[in-house]
Amino acid sequence: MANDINIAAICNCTKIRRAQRHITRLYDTCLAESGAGVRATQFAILGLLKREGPKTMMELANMMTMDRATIGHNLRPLERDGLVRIEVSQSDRRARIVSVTDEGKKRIEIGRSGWERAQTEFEGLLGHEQAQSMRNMMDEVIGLSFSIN
Amino acid sequence: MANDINIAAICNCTKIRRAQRHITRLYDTCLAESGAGVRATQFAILGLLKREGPKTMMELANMMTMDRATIGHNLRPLERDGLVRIEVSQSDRRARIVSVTDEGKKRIEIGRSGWERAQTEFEGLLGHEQAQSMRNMMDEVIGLSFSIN
DNA sequence: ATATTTTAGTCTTATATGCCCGTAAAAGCA
DNA sequence: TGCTTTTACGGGCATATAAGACTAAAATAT
Repeated sequence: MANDINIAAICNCTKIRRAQRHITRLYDTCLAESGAGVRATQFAILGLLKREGPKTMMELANMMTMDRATIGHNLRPLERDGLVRIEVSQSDRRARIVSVTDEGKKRIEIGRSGWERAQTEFEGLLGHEQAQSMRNMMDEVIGLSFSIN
Repeated sequence: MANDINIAAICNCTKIRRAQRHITRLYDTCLAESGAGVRATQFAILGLLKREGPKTMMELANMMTMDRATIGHNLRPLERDGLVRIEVSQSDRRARIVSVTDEGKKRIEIGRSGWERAQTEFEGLLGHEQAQSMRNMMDEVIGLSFSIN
């Protein structure tokens, strides 16, 4: 059966997914405690829009390494709660321009303390250099151009 | 505003989530091409059950670094398709014993080629040593005991 | 200028993830 | 023994993720 190899132990996908779940629970918990009312991904999207300015959905999807449909779904609760604004682009009526609202910016500030607590907790346990090393490695992974797709 | 720091660039959670999405797309695509009819997480659960034998949901949740409710949700499609069996434990009627069926084992074999293609593609681009290093780092992350929760 | 192709986003469907609450059973305690 | 607490799951809810089909609009080709 050649089933001696322990796939779970060497599968890069399984490993990173497990680690991602663990980290996300930490950040989501801290963000929830801060009272920002946003999850990790939402916090990331809002922060990106605040820093980089309005972006189309495609641009957001690329910047977040996310499917365009996923961005659309993720934006819906944010739009419903008034944290982002979505408008038809004037220069290309197919595109939608997404921008963070004042309320969205407020939420970022509220959530920042929670994010910092999670970030501090994580790096305190793993070590700053190890964390930096991990982020660099993640950047490399994100940059890989797979032959499929 | 102290908004000069680029949260997206230093947030460990955002980075690992982005990388996870990228990797998962590769593995899911290859698994789909193999015709196994299972996704990355399902493949991991089936493989774990095949290798380690029947497990309770709690055990599965711990081994997968997953919420126990999540395991329950993830098992539903597998049970529906006859890839796993879920029975009440005789020694503890609260617990459910999950085991992989013959059909489930068959799916693993079918999917193995897809998994290997993804694994080869990933490690070919990132490098075997880098991949090993990444998995070790993920193991460290998984092992962290956060003070919250 | 018209026809074709490509691109941006939506809608549907399905899995993935985890919280909270409730139920039932086991474990611990008085 | 009987009461309380803990534990294992299920149900409901909400967000997260992406493939596939579809629509509309822009870009390109003829």
